[in-house]
Amino acid sequence: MSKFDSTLDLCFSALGDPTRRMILERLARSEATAGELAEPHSMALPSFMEHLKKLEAAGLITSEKKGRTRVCQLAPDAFSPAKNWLTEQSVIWEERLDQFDDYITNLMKEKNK
Amino acid sequence: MSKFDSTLDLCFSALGDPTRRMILERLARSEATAGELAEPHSMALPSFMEHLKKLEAAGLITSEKKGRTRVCQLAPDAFSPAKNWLTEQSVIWEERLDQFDDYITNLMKEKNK
DNA sequence: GCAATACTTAGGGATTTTCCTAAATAATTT
DNA sequence: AAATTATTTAGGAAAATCCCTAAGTATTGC
Repeated sequence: MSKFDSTLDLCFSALGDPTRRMILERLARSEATAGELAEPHSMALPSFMEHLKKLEAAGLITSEKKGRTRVCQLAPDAFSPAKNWLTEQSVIWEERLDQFDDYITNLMKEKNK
Repeated sequence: MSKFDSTLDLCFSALGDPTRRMILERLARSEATAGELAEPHSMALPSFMEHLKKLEAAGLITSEKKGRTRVCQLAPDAFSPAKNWLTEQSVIWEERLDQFDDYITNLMKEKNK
């Protein structure tokens, strides 16, 4: 992805990978070091660390170096941007109340024929 | 992505692109043809149609050929899988009640030092 | 100090993604 | 029937993604 991605781009893209969702599911339970997080994934460490980087770039996790370990946590309100966007769209969709807008739209289309 | 992606993989990945989110935002308001949807995007039609394909593969929209047009709609419950996953994680996170789990985890780690 | 541990950096390869142009097809409209 | 409209198919280039190995660097335990 390009250098000019919005939070939502980064956030949703990060969530689109199963390895990264597993990491988040793990971190929802408690903080953990990079090594602990990597364990269940049969993947070379450098590859795995890239996933952590993407999660952090998306604002989904934070991490801090403690001694030789890197401790990761779920970011506070990590999921808010994504949830808010989804909720907004759902609300707009539901406000259409039985496709009333479509009814009007179609009516007007018929008129212009 | 591979041929064996889960709904969540496809769904979140589809949402990770601004063009595709714009399409969904448009469709939350009313159904539209491929051409109508493409208009605001300065992009060759074949490129644009690929975005529609991804949204449909992710179960976010449905489409139907009507005459020479392809009419697209938001899929019913399009956002449920994504919203559900996000909500589940938020719940688990919030259940930790002021980092109580972390407190225990850290206590045990200290013990094992 | 020396070895072990926990990453981190560097570089590279296969696949996927995101865009393009050109040409084909299918359904109106004239 | 011929032209126009609305895609659709085919093929391809550039960049991003996701994985790897090999070789650092920094911290900790002996």
